[in-house]
Amino acid sequence: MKQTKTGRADRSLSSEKTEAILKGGMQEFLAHGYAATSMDRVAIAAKVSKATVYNHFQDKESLFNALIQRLVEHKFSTIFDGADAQILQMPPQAVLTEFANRALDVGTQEPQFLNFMRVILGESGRFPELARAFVRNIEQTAFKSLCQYFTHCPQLNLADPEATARVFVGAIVHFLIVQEMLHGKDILPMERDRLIATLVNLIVVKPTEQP
Amino acid sequence: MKQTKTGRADRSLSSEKTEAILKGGMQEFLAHGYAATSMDRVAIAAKVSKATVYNHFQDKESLFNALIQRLVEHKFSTIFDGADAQILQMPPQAVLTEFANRALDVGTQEPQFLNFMRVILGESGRFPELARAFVRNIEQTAFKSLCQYFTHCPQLNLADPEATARVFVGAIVHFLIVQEMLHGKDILPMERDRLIATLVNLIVVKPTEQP
DNA sequence: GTCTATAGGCGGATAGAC
DNA sequence: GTCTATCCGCCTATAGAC
Repeated sequence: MKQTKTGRADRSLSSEKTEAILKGGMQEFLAHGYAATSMDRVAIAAKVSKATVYNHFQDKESLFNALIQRLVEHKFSTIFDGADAQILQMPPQAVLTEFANRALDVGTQEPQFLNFMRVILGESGRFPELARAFVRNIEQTAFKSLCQYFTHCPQLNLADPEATARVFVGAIVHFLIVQEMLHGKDILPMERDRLIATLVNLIVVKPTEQP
Repeated sequence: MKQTKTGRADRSLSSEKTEAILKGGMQEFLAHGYAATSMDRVAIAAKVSKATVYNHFQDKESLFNALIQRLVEHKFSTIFDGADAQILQMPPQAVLTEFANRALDVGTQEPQFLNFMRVILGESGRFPELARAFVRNIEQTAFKSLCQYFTHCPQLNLADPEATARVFVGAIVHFLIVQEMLHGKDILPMERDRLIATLVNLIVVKPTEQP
């Protein structure tokens, strides 16, 4: 395998250009989706010629796959990650509230994440493997992290921690989708704190009957 | 306004052709999304010439808007609707279970609904008004219906019925998105009944402390 | 109102100079 | 490896016959 200027052996072509193309591709694909993005505009955004793009990636589909794969595995992989060890020492109510708040801060922390999710959802028919990669790296991360907490936290005696984790993540992600992605804020107004408080209460308040 | 063969005065051109074009457009747009759909293929699917398509709709965007608007307002508007009056007499546990099951039956009842939702989500950046129409006609329908039940059902003494309804709908819709739209069944297996039972239990089992 | 035929442009992808 | 220039097909949209 060829060696490049930057000394990295894991790519056979100039890493700088590859990075520029991926960055330009991210800008264009996340803004317009797969079909509405042209390789001309990717090249312009990357400040290289179109031929250079095709020197680094076999075709449009390859570039898209490589780009989304990288976003799924690196840039956004920890976006729904659990809280720090420090926070985990607090009472469950606080831990879960913090977890939910972190997840919903995504809009401000990673401004491109909403577009990223839009593309994943929109292209999940044409690119099922990218959708699965999203589930494995992002949905599953959030889910497993919560699930572990639900299982090991002594105060919470949940009958089904796994299913409860799904409910939790579902409520949060769906809230994000309706309010932000689908522009539903003005139609179905709901303060974030109110949703989180209700969701957390449903889980931490002990039921009277335990079969 | 001109009168057509079918006697309907609400359209100035042949209703039969209009219907055919909308049907063909639905097939193509729901399968491939906005950008990847060509007017040629819409014309072929509708079994008319491309010029006829342009006689009935100003351009591609107009056709797409008209089509989605109709799907949102008619074909899919009641898809997350509440249960019958008969079911509402049953105990809350049964009512909520039935509601959740109906929503998740969508996949089999309206096979195109998943594609429809994919397109709405995928195009919510380029067509924000269609996304809002989806929220108003579909998300809000499910939400209001549940909300009314939560508010008026005497057994359930929920602190915040509105927020609870959001949690409920969110858990169901997100389950649908991950398992079906994102092909997550094999990665994060979870039986539908298990999720529903857990979700319903979180809501109907009375908390010990009521502030 | 509906068709066939076509204009005009932009798309993905490549040839060949350097 | 990167560029400029170009191929060629498919795209949206329209002209004009009937």
